[in-house]
Amino acid sequence: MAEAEKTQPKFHRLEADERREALINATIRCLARLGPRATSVREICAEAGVSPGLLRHYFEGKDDLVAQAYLHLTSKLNERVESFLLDQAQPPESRLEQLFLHILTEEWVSDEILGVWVAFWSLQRSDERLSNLHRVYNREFRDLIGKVLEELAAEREIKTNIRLAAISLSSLLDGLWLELCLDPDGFSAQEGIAICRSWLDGFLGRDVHDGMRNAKA
Amino acid sequence: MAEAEKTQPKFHRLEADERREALINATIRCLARLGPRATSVREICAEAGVSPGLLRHYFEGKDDLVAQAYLHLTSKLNERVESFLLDQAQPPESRLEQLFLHILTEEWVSDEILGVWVAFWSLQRSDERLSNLHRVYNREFRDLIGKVLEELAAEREIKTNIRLAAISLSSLLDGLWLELCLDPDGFSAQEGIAICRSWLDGFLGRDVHDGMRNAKA
DNA sequence: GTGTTACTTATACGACTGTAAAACAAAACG
DNA sequence: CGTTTTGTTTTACAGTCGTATAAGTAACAC
Repeated sequence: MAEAEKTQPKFHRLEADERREALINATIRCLARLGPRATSVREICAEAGVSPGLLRHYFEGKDDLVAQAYLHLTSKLNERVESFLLDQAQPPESRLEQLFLHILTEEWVSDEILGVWVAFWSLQRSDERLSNLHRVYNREFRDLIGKVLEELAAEREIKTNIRLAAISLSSLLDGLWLELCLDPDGFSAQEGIAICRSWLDGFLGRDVHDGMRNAKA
Repeated sequence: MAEAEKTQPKFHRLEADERREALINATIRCLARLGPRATSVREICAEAGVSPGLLRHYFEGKDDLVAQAYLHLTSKLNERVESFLLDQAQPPESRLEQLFLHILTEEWVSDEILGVWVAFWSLQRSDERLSNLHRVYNREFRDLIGKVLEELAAEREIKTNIRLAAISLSSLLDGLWLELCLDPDGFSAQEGIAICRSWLDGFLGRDVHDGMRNAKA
């Protein structure tokens, strides 16, 4: 019990925004490491290095925290997607190429993202506000894709149903992303990207099979 | 306390298979109605009309029961899909049409299926056997699609990568199904089917946009 | 140095969790 | 009818859950 040791503070305070973000990141890590079931209030707070009671000072409860984690990640995704999808400096086709790479590459195909998504889907049914949250994010994403497709269709004088085309591409991306997360050995990210390119070939009136034939695993 | 009432038995016995299936169906209903979190052992057994202890006489535990429910549904799906996807009496194209209808229609787009799927995905990370289960089912489904596409490619002399094409179509179906479950007002089942038809148009070398333009909501 | 603020911890509570094991009762067999 | 078998219930337990509340203490103002 030397007095020198007593000078170390038992905890240090953080600003509200910092603490909130720390708890959100801890939640994401816990969901990735333990899954939705074992991610308890105590586990999250231990991961964040704080005591269990603190969670309720910054969030309505555990479910709210999970929802905020989902919101945090979707916002980040949509921001980044928007930043290079609406970048007029590049041709639309290579902007979409960047999108494919971003969604089907390790950064986004991860236990962290899948964990939060599955946990959110579990909660979505119970709470109508969460359904709205998902709807808003999802349509935002779809509309971003729609805008690029519209540019593309306009400059090449393609007559189509932009809304359905956007739904098609976003669903294809979602499906590829999910299958890649659930079974990483089913196909490679490169093959997923080749599939997306092929979709784009069809949209632009090119042969759908040209790019598929010599896609590397 | 009339003696006549005492003649009613307090419970009736079932054969092992029947009781197992009753518990599986109860699990599916609970997951649909309450979500994965609130679906407890007691809730499942109450739904099945039996006492809580009975679950452990037929299953290793709650998680095992959920996995069996997933297995039950995936087997049913793949059986039905196989029955009309490999039906040589019909042309390949209309067999695929049936597939689109089956996957994107109310029977398969339901809280019951989504509930079991999300619950299973939550468990998948923890248990490697469950990952294998998912892989087997998923590749079975993909291979079935691949066989039809192969027939189609052969008879029309289309040179392509069948494996990637099958991954593409199955991912598109998965994505459309999931988005339809999570946000039923985002687009209609008819629009989803139109999107799948358009994919098939591309595969067959036809114009991708023809069918999209006048798809009804 | 003292007082105030509010962020953080510590502790506790009631409810619910999944599971184990013993008691029971219905059906099958003798 | 008596006995055995076994599907089913009942009860109990140890553990964990999310949350509420009070005590504590670091940081800031003065």
